[in-house]
Amino acid sequence: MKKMLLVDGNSMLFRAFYATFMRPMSTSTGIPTNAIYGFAMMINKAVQIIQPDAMLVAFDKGKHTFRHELFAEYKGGRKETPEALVEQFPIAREYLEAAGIKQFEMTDIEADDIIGSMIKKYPDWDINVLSSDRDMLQLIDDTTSVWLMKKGISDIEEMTVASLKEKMGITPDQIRDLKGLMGDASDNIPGIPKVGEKTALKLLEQFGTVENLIANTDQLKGKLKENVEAFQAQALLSKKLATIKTDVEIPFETEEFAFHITPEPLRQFYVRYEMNSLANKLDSEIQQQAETNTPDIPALTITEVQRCPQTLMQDNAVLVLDQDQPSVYFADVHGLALAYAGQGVYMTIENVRQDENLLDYLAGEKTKIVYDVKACLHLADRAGLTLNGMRIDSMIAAFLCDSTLTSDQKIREKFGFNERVTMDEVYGKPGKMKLPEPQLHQQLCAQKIQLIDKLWKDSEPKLNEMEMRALFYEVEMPLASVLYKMEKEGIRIDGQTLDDIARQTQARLDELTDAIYAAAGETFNINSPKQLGEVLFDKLGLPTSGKKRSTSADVLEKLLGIHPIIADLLEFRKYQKLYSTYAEGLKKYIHPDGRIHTIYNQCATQTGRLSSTEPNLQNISVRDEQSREVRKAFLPSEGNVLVASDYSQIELRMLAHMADEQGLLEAFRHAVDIHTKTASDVFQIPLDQVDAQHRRQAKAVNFGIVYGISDFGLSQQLDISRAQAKEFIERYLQSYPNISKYMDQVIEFCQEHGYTATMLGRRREVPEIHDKNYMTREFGKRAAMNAPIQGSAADLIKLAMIRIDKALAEKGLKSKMILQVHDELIFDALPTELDALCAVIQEGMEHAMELKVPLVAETKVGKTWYEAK
DNA sequence: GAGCTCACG
DNA sequence: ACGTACGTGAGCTCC
Repeated sequence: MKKMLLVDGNSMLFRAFYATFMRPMSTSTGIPTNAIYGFAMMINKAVQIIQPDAMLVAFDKGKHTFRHELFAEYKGGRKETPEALVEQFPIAREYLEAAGIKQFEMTDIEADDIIGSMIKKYPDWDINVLSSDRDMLQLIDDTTSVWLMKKGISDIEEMTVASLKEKMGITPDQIRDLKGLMGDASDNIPGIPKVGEKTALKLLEQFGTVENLIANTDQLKGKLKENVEAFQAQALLSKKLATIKTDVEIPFETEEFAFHITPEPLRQFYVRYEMNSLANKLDSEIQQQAETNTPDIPALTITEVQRCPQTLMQDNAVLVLDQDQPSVYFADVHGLALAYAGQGVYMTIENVRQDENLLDYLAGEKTKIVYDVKACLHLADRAGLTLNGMRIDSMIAAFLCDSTLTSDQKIREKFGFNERVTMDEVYGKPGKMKLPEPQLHQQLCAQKIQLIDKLWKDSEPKLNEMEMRALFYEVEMPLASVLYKMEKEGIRIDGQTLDDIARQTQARLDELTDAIYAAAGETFNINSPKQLGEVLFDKLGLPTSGKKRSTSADVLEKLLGIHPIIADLLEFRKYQKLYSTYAEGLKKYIHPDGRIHTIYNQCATQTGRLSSTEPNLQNISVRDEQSREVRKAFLPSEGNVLVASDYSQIELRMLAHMADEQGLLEAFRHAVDIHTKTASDVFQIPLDQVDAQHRRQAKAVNFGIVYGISDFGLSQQLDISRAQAKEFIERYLQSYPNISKYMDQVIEFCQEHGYTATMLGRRREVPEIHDKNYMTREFGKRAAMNAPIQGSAADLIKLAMIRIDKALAEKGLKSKMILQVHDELIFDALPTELDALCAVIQEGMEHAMELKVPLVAETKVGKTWYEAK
């Protein structure tokens, strides 16, 4: 359905004027512009949310015969329009003219009547009315919603039949009755004296309409009865006056108000009236638009051939595999495309297998340029092809140059790359596959080639300029191959153990459900935070902490002693998670080989860490004793053992090194427990007198430092006052002055350059640091403090992984590295190789970088992941 | 599809 | 006056 945006011009201008009243704005020549500014902000917001196909702004015209002014005696109540606003009316017209937005007025007709009639005229449109006048709510129906201004100048709220019912308990029709009873001072509608909104709503709930109320005044009593009876005629007339007309002849058609913003005249308007922030915002929108609308590179045509021409088998040719569904573990490869210097071919997989020269080229050392090398390797494996020379992954390159490019979607957006053909169109959706349309899969490949080409042309020079060549060629690309091997190897899973956990967990959940229903006195969906909130805070009357009706574990924990339902809820939550995410959830991912093959995403995080999906094996329970049992389902291959090795305090070591903080460096060199050391320094007590409580608090401070400290965050974490948290932080920064200096330096650098960098030169963009909003800016600072620490630790373990992979190959060990969990590596190990393997791991992890602190990796061995932790 | 909640480092 | 600890992914509810 097409969307129409109808704006009540007068009401919005009034609202804009008063909303910006405290912040007077004017041009250097003294023309007031605050209302225009607010008006433009509101319209921008509405356009952005609604994205209308057609738009019209209606204004009132004709001063003396508005229907509400038939009540001459109330006319005095109508306030004079302030002069500063009057001046801005013509400017608002100018603004709309410049923006290319249609405006309309009719002699002696009010804006709301125009809007009402528009709705009647276009029943097939999805109509959105923007107003600050609640009168308009009477226009709501199945295809019409009214967007009301909330507080501020760009906060709007959609009102529909349902939300009106929910908020006020009435139908759109009853808005007129409401006004009839309570009146509307701003519109000179008197209503019934002493009847305000509350009384009016109550009366409507009981009687439905003004007419019905008047017919049943015998059910009322006291003053209210007197007033209703005395002013019944006035109530009826008021209702009539509050009724918006829908029968005004609209003398134009939709083509005339189709919505196309005209950016250039609008920009000139903003400049003329010195509204710089709006001008800048528009500029960036225009630029963004230009980027997304960049005409696609002329379609590359690739021809299908039976044998690949030798001219294409070059260094730096672009290679695309034609897969029929997104999952690299289940997709079939139907063919491949190869392109070089503007020439491209497509070959079916059968023809590829016949072409000895091509097979040699694919398995050879000439460099290929691809998108998502890990996926290519999996696909090639499934197709029985050997690939080598996979040295350039354009996705990774683009991501290194711009850390915000964490999805295919974002890459395509940035590079203005609109898909002409999608995988779904060619092959159908997984589970509902179809035979590929002839020709279409060639287009699909051609399109991928063009994207790859564009990405690499853009990224290659940037990698040089940004000094990330080594990070790309020597870390990320080799790592991709290592990750591919880990994914392919996977980890063996004992489905029986998962079944057992599921069964036991289910039984406990049933018991807890009964107990919770009993305590609540009703059945409800415990998994619904909304319903749970109603039970806890409304029905049981438990106190809410702060303003929010949050039901999260930390809030519930504070209520533990107050009501027995809380303990059951916390336990329910725990087992619900264990059941659905881990026991049942993981089972879905066991492949026919009895193993789980996660996928590591190398381009998912802002800091340079990996992420793990389908399933996420980086968040398997460990902290809770019962939930930790899932780890018993993670097994080594038959006859093997699992080896897990994790870095000790890696982020704090990295921080001590980067900040060159002697106090911390010394502690690490002497293997002093770092949280105890911090407690001793912060609380100024000797090392041997630090108790568990001090250590716990110091540990939280250390975490805080790594996360980009804030007194609020720390106070929240430790459940102490903000003042006290602040004191802890100050003491910490005094004790470790170089940490303080380092943090300042990182923030300063980020403010100047807009990004931070890790030990290996990996960048994180932090645009928030320049945001005008205080909160956002503070977030930018914390992110800037954290990114080099978290990111450098990620750099370190990546180096370790590459080193270990290489050493395993060189030493001819058959044990495999299979998982990475940020500061931990897990191996599927032959018992006979244990000593050699542990030596390789220790050397690889502890000497991946040489820092001012020793790096320590602790290794454990077990028959399951549970035992090896 | 967004928001809440919770699992991990 | 504002309302926050950093980085992820998945399952659930509800619009």
